[in-house]
Amino acid sequence: MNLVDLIESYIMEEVDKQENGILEVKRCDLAETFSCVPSQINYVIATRFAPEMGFYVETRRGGGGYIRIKRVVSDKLDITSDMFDKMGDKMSQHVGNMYLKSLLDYNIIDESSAEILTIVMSDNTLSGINVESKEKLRANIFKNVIINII
Amino acid sequence: MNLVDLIESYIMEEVDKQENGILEVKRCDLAETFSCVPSQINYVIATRFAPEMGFYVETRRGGGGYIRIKRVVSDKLDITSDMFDKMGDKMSQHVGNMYLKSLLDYNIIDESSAEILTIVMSDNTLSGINVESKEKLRANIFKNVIINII
DNA sequence: ATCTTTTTGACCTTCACTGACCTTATTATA
DNA sequence: TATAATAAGGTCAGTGAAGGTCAAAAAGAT
Repeated sequence: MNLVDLIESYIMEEVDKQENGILEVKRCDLAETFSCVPSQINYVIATRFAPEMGFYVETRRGGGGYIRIKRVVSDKLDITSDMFDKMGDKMSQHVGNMYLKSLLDYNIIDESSAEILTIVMSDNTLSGINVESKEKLRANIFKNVIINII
Repeated sequence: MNLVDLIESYIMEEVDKQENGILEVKRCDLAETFSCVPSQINYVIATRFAPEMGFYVETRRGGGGYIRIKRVVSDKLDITSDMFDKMGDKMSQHVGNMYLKSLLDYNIIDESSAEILTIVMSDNTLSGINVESKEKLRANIFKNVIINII
């Protein structure tokens, strides 16, 4: 078994132990536990705890820093996960709006959330960034917000 | 929990206890209470009780000196225009969160909008962009959304 | 043999905290 | 009334404690 799999299942278990579904760890502690370099933890999180899998990750640097991993519980997860997978890691404004519309139709998000996201994801708001990064950014914003409000 | 967080919540509570909303303390007393160096108090005030958060801080040196922390109550309409004036074209995550918190406090935006914006403007969500552009982007997002939803 | 995934390490940024040194106001005293 | 002592608070650079990034090396898969 790979290190990445070991760490993955360890984190999974720990998250499930928390009754609020939120695990807070120190990256260096985890790294120490598995005697690996700290950046290995980033790899695990990036590949195994992405919004596509129903997780939301939040971190903080500096003294007292942490990595916080939240398992999302919602009956709408299968719909959004599917959507995220199909979407890939880039998204145009147009496609984004279509996704928003279908989330609205399914009553997965409400009108005011959709409105905010429309503004946030507009080309206009996301100006000053090259197209490539902009599309990635849009997908990223979309996934992270949606996973949190479903 | 960090010392900053402890001191922050202590001050918050004390301010709320005062019926005029004004707390007057001696920096050295506070430092003693938390067994830290006095300049730590300055750090807390600079990072947690800045004008962006809706506080006004006044100090006096010399014998009988003090630090006076006041919660500013201003008109709803003034809040946003003040914010826009002070903001400039760049914004850190920290400052962004402070603005959001104060918009929430004044009921200018609701909880769910604040939550969405917190996620959108987080360093994590806005990953893959260099610091300079990220800060500009954040300011841009903030302005665009706020103008459109209030 | 080539392509993909995992693992590592060097270097970077952010945040919290401290201490030495500076400025200002009050009070005691020559 | 000057002046010295004392009692505040202010500044800023430096240290340490986190986490982030990215590219290269290693290991697996096809």
